[in-house]
Amino acid sequence: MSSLIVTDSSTRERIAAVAAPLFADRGFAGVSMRDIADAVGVKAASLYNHYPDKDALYAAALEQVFVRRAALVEDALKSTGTPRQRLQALVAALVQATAGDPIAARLLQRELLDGDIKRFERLTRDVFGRPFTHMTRLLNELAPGRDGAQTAAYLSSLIYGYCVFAPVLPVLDPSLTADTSVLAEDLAEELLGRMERGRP
Amino acid sequence: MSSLIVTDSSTRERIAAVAAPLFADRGFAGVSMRDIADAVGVKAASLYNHYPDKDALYAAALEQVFVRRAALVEDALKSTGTPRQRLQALVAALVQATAGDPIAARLLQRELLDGDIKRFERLTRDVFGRPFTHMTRLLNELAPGRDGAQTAAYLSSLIYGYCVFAPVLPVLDPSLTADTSVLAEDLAEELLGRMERGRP
DNA sequence: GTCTATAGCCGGATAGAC
DNA sequence: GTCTATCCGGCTATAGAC
Repeated sequence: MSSLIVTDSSTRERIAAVAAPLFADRGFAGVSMRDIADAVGVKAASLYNHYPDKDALYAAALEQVFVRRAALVEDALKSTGTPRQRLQALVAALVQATAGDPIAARLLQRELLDGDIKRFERLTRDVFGRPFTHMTRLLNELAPGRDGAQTAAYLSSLIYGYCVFAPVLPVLDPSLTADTSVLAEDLAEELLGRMERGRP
Repeated sequence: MSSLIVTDSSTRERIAAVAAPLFADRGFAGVSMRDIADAVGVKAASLYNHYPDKDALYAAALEQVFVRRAALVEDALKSTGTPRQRLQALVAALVQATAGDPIAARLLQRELLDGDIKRFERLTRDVFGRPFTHMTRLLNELAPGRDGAQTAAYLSSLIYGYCVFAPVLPVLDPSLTADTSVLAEDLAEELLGRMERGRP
């Protein structure tokens, strides 16, 4: 897997990078400016030389994480091959971007709960819109008789929900694991196989 | 739908009932004891006559909401008919308990993010364990060649994920609605129909 | 651009009258 | 069991020296 690491030369970027996992873990209200400053290695007052207030710092951390996530998924949109192969690549990328980046996943969960509508709509359009419409198009190619957008909604919901639930599955049934690697394979085999048989 | 309303005669229960939607909306850290007291119509200090501290009040609110939710789903476990009909009833009840009770859904989301492991494992076993094993058993009856527990995990994840995503779907594609009523029907038609055809 | 110091506010929790 | 009054700590944000 290719990981595009932006050199965080400037202090401003480093602050956001350090703050992101803290916000992901404990939420906006659960992280103080002192906490962030301690993690960065400066005093709290210094943060205000880079961000006007805590909200702006949080927004920057969010932006940084989701731009990174979007770049990961964007690679999968360029994949070639049959529609089925391209859909598989997209699903695998989405699983990886969700299960393999817990910081992004937790920040998304928190935004779904607490984000104001304006910021969230922007996030939805800029970060999740492209892969979603791409998936819709591929599904429409694979199964023209089916509502691609609705199926994409189910598929995305399943990926998201499963990644959120995965850690607690072993508690529900000892035969289940928190592993999400089965997800992409199962989805490819079951759902996509079903698509190709072309039943409406 | 039958709604079992417990007469909240005692002040203690009323406090938890009033606090639950506040915690659901703004989270534990986002709600102060003064906020709750205002909503109840007493002074903050009075709350401490009923609960030793804020954590205990939160736990009581959580308990009340999830016991109510569990009772709703428990009814569906008593349904009779073919395995397919019983699974349909269970799925419909889970959708209703998630989409139709946003307070419980949001509190669950928050527990998945912030709940300490001990409390969450208890919640999982006491509230979600029974419907889950019930679903697993029904799926094993319907499709013996398939891993019932794993399928139940996918099914539960899809229901949860879709209910969480539903409000933002219209932003992703204008043809989609925030309505979750299609979910139970689609699941019944697609997934269960597929089960019965008995492909492993 | 970082520091120390501090203002100003709001939070959980307690004491004690009624 | 509810009230008023209050303690004490942590929070965001600012002022001003270096």
